[in-house]
Amino acid sequence: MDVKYPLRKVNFTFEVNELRNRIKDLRLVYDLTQDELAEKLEVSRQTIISLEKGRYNPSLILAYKISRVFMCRIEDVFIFEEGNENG
Amino acid sequence: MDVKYPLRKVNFTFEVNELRNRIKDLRLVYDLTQDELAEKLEVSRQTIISLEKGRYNPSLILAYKISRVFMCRIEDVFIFEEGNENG
DNA sequence: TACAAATGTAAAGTGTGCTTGACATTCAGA
DNA sequence: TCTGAATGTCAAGCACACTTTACATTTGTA
Repeated sequence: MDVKYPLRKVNFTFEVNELRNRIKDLRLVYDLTQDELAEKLEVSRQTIISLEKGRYNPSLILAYKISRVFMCRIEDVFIFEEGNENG
Repeated sequence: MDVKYPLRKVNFTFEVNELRNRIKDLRLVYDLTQDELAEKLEVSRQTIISLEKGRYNPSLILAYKISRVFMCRIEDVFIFEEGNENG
């Protein structure tokens, strides 16, 4: 990336209050079982269950791999419920 | 999401061999110090240093917050070097 | 009914993302 | 020079993403 001029500073901070996802829906669209999806992603079936239940904030690489299996972007799979300090 | 018909199964698995990012460049474009960026993201300065040096695979929420500070998408900040089993 | 496949829960263990604190190095400006 | 801001290293510790195993529940179907 070629940096010419600094832009003015952004004066926001961002909070992500909740992370939801469409993994279960997408998995059904693609006709995959939890086991099959786990195998494609090279994670355990427990990980799929926990993700589908929204139990945790996955690593970026795992999120990316999920989005690739479903042939879309990360933001199409994961929904970030957001608030910021200024509103 | 309204699931009507399952699509045919994808028969790929995905490997992410390397994760690079443009955080340092973007930080300079926005004229932020590591300290300032850390404060916006509510992480430590060490975390920024380690991220810029590519030392780890951040959580999805942190990756998302970074992309929002820089007003772009996750895939604009992070570069996934990819290979898959089928070639 | 009975069986198998798919989904789910529980619980203990491991690896790593991220923190904290202390200190070193670089570099621009007075 | 000297000083302070910015960047960097190192190391110990904690929280949680992810694994593994074992077993329970649901659901479709012969």
